[in-house]
Amino acid sequence: MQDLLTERYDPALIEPAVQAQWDDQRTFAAVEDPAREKFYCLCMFPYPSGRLHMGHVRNYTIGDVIARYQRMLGKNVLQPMGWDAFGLPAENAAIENNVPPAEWTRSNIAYMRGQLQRLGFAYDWSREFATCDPSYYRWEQWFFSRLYEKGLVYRATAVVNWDPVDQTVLANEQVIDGCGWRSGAPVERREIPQWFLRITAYADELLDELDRMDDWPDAVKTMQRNWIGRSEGLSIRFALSDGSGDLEIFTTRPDTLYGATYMAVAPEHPLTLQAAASHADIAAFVESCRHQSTSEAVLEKMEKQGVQLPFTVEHPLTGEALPVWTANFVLMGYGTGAVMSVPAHDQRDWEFARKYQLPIVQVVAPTDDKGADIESAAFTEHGIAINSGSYDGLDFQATFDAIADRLTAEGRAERRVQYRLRDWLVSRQRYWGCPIPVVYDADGECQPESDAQLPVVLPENVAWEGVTSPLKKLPEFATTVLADGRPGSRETDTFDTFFESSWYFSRFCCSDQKESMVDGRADYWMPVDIYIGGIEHAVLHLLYARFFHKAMRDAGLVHSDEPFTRLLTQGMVCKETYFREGTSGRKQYFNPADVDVTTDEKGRAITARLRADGDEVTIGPVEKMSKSKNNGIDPQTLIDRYGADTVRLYTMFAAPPEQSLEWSDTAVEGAFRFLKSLWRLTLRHASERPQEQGNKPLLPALRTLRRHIHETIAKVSDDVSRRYKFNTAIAAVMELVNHLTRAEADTGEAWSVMQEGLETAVLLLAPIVPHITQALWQALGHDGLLAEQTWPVLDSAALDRDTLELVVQVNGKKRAVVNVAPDADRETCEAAALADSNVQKFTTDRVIRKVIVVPGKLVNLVVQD
RNA sequence: GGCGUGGUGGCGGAAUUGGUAGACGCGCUGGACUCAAAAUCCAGUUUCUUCGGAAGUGUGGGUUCGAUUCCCACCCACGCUACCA
Repeated sequence: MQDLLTERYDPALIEPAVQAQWDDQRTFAAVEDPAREKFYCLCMFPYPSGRLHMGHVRNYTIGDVIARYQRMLGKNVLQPMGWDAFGLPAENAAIENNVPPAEWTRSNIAYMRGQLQRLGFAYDWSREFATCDPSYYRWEQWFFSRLYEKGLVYRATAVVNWDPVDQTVLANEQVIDGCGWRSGAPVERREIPQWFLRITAYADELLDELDRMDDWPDAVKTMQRNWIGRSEGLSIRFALSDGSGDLEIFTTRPDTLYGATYMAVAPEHPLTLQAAASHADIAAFVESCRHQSTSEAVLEKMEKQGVQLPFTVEHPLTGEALPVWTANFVLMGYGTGAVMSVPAHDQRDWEFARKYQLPIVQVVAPTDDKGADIESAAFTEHGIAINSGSYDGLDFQATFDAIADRLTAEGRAERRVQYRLRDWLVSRQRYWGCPIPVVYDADGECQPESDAQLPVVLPENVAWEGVTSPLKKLPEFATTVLADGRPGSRETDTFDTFFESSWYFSRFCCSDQKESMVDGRADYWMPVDIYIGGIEHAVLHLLYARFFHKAMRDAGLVHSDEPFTRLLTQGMVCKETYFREGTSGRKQYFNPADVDVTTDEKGRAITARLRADGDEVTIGPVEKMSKSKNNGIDPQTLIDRYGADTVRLYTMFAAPPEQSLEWSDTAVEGAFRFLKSLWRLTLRHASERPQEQGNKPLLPALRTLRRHIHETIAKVSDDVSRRYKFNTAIAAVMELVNHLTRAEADTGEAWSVMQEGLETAVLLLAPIVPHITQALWQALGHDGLLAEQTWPVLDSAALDRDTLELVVQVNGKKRAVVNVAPDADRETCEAAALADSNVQKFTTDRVIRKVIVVPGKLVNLVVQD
């Protein structure tokens, strides 16, 4: 290392040398120690797609900065890394390149692991695993059986996208404009039996706990609340007029019951289907709805349509006969697939009633005197009951309760809580996933595979023909012998990959455990203290993981209610786009690396030309880096050119973690420049070590420099620990380095303050740029690892000032800055302000009506014009 | 439509509890060094200006001695979600 401390900053030599020191000393291996406070820092593990992208770099750098900072505070830190290794892209690669998914995945992991190591992240690699390892997924198979025993697993039919040409089930993202992505054939909807997890059993807890999760972003909590979508209402049975049964509906507005003028049921509702059997027009409508629902784009502007059904129901309060319609806006999947329509107070019902000339009866009046214009739109707010018999004059809650109580007493209704949340469909008709551990006997009766038979191993050396899952064609997998000796067959569906990512954080605590899913080490490390990842996982992954953790808790496996104490959601990494528009209007995008941009004298982009042909390309908006926009910057190229520290520094400096980050190549250059100048400054200083360090009292200039040093410690500590604002932390260190650069180091005392300043800068930057700071730490005369050092301690005495700058305003406008003693009283401040010549220009010959003194900050003189 | 986030120089961003708007960095302009280039260093850089100042944080109001910050109304952008009864 010592021979690397030359005039030239060469990250390509320094970084591997420092990483070798960490590896030799197993610096980041985490060991459970009940005597020490733990800190579990986790980033969402990556899908091994091939190469790291800039989003990964940003995510993992944020996590690494936090983990390394917590280490320096003395905490026992666990920061693991692994691979979310099952998933569709591996199958696609297999089809395209004829490589088995396992092989493709494992070689990607090997490459990406190398990239992560090159970036110098402080991971405990001894805990690494991939979710496609049987030693990992066997335990989720085992846990599936526990959930099955508890009744939290069930089998039911569900609709899938079926490609009639390829004879396979398609994932939603494989359906493009209603057609199969490979075959181009129109996708059909098929109902097949699939496995579900009863997440709805935990709906209330998942919802209620959000109120106590103070360290989660409000945005994410709101999204989860909306997703769970709890609503309280009344389930009411309307009697069919012919006495053949009831039509059950769910409403959150029983207070509008008197305004119900018709009923609307879904096209798939049994009563609709029953009527369709004997009425051609209804059957035709049902058929047209079936086709409409496939394309979501059409749904957006779809007009409300319906057909009247050949029967009526009885209004439970008035006894009036109400017509029943089937309508395309009523969803079979929510509530009972039927609604009571109150056109005066529901916009959809209003539009439908208008179109088909159904009566609109107002039964709620607004509480203010604005009135409600039922002619132009529905009045959907709560108000006072009118036209509602004996309930007139009651407010929303009173009407709700009175009607609910009456109908409940009459046996026509029950209060009910309805969720938008559906049970979690975990079956995937895919090969590259964890086999669902279920076996069937000859009659199709199913049971979970016995624990002794686990894991049900996914065969990895499979011949891939066409596009369908090879599992179904593998007799050695698909056939088996049941526990009682009878012949049986295996489930060939695999788990949704969210299944694996729902508990990997617990497994990291004890990934070498062969006898159980988790052990007592999970009690030491869990819950995760901070979880960092993209906002795109706000609902699905983070909700499934919360549910799974609670299910594991109830099985006695873990002992916390929530898996993630704090959540930090990072913003997207964005970049300008460049494109040309073809004659068909289709855009062809060019990578920023292949485009030259010219600017005017203000630095505004004027034109962009493709380097290959020199012709102009259009400068498009700044968008999230993506394959489709071809605006990705390859991190590896930057690491090769500038080193890991520069890439880490720039990603932390360009924007705060939660905001989107606009990538700028020239600003990366600036980050590199800063590291180079810190390097030069430190080495020059180290070479000037004086014989005598000096112990005279510090001159004012040096006291000021020391104050800057300790102000920086205060600022950076707050930014990193409380605010998670690494951009301003870095800016503060840059400012300190600017001060140090300008300082004269001509005495022993000056050298010592400089030494303190540089040591401080190195320590404060250590979590962000760990390689260069390690080298500089040695240049400053220290042995050993910077990673084992403690965070700098603030010397609050160093913050004391001789004088304070006080801003003087006249009528709120800044007119002067005057110096006063830090403990100056009001009168002194006021006098100093009035004595300033520039202030006097605005105060002479005018009456000072009021003086506001904010101690230590400013004086505002309010004068009469 | 609903929910959420945001709107500040040429650009990324800063201003943490209502108290100096534009920290830090990029870019740009000028200069030094150099045969030259790169690298490096120095100075300047919100706009307008009669060089006194004036205006200025999406728009329009309000509260306040004082508002990027709080309140009301609106506009725009992005994200998620979507006929949820």
